Amino acid sequence: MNDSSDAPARSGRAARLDDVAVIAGVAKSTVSRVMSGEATLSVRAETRQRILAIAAELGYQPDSRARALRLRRTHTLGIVVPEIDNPAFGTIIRSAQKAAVARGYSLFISLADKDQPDGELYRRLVAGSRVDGVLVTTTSDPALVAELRRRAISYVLVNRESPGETASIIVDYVDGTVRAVAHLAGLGHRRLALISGPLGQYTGRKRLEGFRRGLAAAGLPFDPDLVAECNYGWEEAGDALAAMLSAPGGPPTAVCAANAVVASGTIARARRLGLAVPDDLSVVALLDGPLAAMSAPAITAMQYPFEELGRLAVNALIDNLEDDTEVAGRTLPPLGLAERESTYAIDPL
Amino acid sequence: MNDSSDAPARSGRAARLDDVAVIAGVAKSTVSRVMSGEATLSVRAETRQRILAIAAELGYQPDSRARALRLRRTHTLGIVVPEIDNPAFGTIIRSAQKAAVARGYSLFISLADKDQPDGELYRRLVAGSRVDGVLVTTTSDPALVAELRRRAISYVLVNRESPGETASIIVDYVDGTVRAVAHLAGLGHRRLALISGPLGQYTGRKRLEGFRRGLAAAGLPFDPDLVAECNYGWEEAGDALAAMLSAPGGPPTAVCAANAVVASGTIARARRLGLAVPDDLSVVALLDGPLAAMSAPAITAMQYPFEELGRLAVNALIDNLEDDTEVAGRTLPPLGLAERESTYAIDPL
DNA sequence: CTGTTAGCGCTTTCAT
DNA sequence: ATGAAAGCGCTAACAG
Repeated sequence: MNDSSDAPARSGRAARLDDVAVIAGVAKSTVSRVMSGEATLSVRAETRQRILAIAAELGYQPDSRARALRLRRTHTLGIVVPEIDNPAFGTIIRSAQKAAVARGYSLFISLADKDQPDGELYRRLVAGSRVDGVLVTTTSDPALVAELRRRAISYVLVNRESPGETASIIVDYVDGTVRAVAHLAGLGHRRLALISGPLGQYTGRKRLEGFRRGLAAAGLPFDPDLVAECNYGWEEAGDALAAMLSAPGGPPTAVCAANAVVASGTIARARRLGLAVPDDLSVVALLDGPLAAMSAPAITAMQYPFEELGRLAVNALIDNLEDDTEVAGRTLPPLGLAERESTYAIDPL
Repeated sequence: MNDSSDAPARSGRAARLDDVAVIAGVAKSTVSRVMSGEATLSVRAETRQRILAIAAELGYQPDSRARALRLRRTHTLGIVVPEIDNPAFGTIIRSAQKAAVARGYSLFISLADKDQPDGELYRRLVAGSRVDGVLVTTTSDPALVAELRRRAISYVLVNRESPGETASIIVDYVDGTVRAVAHLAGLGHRRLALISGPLGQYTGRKRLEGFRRGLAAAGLPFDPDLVAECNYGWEEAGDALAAMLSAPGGPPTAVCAANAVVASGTIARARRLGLAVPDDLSVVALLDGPLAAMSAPAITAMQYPFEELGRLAVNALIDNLEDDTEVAGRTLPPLGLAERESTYAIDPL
C-alpha cells in the first residue's frame, strides 16, 4: 500500500469511468475497452498506457453493481452450508472459494441454521439475481432443485443426490464405509455396530448402505440391534453405545462411528463403562476430522477428497455458466483409511 | 414451496418491474412504490392489492443489482475470516450473519489463507462497491484500516485494535487470562507456564499481558523461560511443553494454553512424558472450544461472549451506515471459566 | 483506432 | 393518487 502514488488524496467520491475518460481526453468506451483488458484489441498502445496510468492514479475500480446490471452476470457463486464447524464443510468451502477466485468469481457463503433455514437462504441468494449459480450442499429437497431449475439458475449438487438429477458431484461414502468394515472384519471382528447420524438424511443412508454391503462382503450377518442413530452428538453417541452393549445377540466388539465426534463420544463412554479401547472395543470413524488425531487413543478414520470435491464442483458450475456445458455427475472415491490407534485385532482365543 | 400459485410456468426470463406494471395497467413507479412497502404512502389500497397479487403471481423479485446501482447501497456487509475451523470465528460469523439478516442485510463471508491473503480479499470486497461496510477480524494492519478510511468505507474492528482507532469491539482477553491465572494460583500453583500463539499477534500480546498481570496479582514472579509460542499447533504445543520441563528454575506445575487445541497437545505430550494430568500438571485453556469438553480429561477453559461480539459489531456497523452514528468501541468481559477436569489443587506437601 | 448512443432494471423527483 | 422521465455507472453495437 504505497501512499504516495495511488491515493486520490482529494477523496470524497470514488472515481468513475467517466472521470478517467475526461482526464485522459477520450470517450468512456475507450476506457472501458482498456479496463476490460482485451489485450490486443483496437486501442493504440500509447492511449492504453495513458488510460491505465490515470486509472491507477485515481484508484479507479469498475463499479461491480453497474457491471453486473449491464452484463447480466454478477460473477458471484452462492453456497449455503449447514454447519460451519464441520471440518468437511470447511474444506469444501475453502477449496470452492479458491477455485472460484482463480476463475474471477467470488463465492457468497451463507450459513444455514434453525433461524435461517436453507430454503430461505437459497431464495435470498437467488432472488434478485445476487448470484449466477449455486452450489447446493445442504439438501436434496427436490422442491428446491425444481425451483432453481424453474428460475433457470445454474446449480450443482455437492455431495447430495436427487432423483433424476445428474448435476451431482459426490464423494463415495458407500465405498468408504465398505472399506472401513473390511478393515474391521480383517482384524477378526464379527460383531460390528454402526452408530450413525440420522438415517433419514443422505449421508446416513449412504453409510448404512455401505455398512450392510461391507458386512455382506465379509460374510457377516446384519443385526439391526447394532445400528443406532445419534444426530452427530458426542453424548448421544455414548448413549447409543450404552444401549447396544446389552443387545440380545451380545455386545459389539467394534463400532463404525459416523464421524470423529461420534467416535470420540463412543470411546469416552466405553471407557467410562470400563471397556478399554482398542483392547475391548475397536472404533473407526467413518469420516476423519482434526479431532481424530488429537484424541487418545488416536482414532482410525476414513478420509475423502473434499478439497477436490469443492474444486470440481465450482469448475463444473462455471463451465456450465460460461460455455453452457452440461454439468456431468462425478463420484470421487475415498482417499483411504488413516490407521491410528483405535482399532485392534480381536483376541483369536 | 407451493407449486400451484407462485410458479410463472412460462418461464425463460425473470419478471421485471415493467412486466408487473404493464399487466397491472399502472406505471413502473407505482409498482416500485408498492414493492418498497411504504405501507401508508399514497397508493390506493385497491391498486396496491392488485399489484401485489400480480407480482406474487409472476414471482417478481426486484433485481438487487439494479437496486444497488440506483440506491448506491448493496445492503451487503463483508467479513473476512482467517480460519474457518476456529470455533470462535464460527460463532462470530453465525451471529453476525443472523444479526445482518435481521436488519435486511446479507453478509458476504470471505476466507483468508495463504493463497488468498486478507488484504487482497478486503480489496476484492470493497473494490467495485460490492459491500456497504466491513467487519475486520483478521488484522489490525493500520495500512488496511487507512485504506478503508480513505475509500470512505464503513468498518468495525472485531476483536482487533489499532492505534488511534476507536471503532473496535473486542472481548477482554486480558481479563480472561488474569482470571485463569487466578484460578491456578488459587489452587496453590506457583510455577505457571504460558504456551501462547504467536506473541506478535494481537491475541498473543493480550494473553501475555493478562498472564503477567495475573501473576503479579497473585504475587508470583514472572519467569520468561516459562513462556513459549506454538503457532496454535497441537504438536508444537507438545514441543513447547517438553522444552519447558527442563527450565532452569524447575518445571511448571500448571500451564495456561492459548486454546483448546494447544491444551490438548500439551496434555497429550505430558502424558507421553509420564506426567499425569491433572495430578502432576494442571492445564487450562485460555479459550474454550468443543474439543475441550470432548477430551479426557475434559479441559478447564475460559469462555467469551463471541455471539454477542458478532451481533454488536454488525449492529454498530449498520447503525453507522444508516444513521451515520459513530461506531463506539466496546470491550466485553469474559463469560467465565468452565471448570472441568484438567486442573487440580497442588499437593500442599 | 475511437466516439456516440442506447440501454441493463430500478427509484425518485416533479408534474398532473 | 399516479405517471413521465431522468439517470445510477457501465458495456456493446454501430458509426466514423
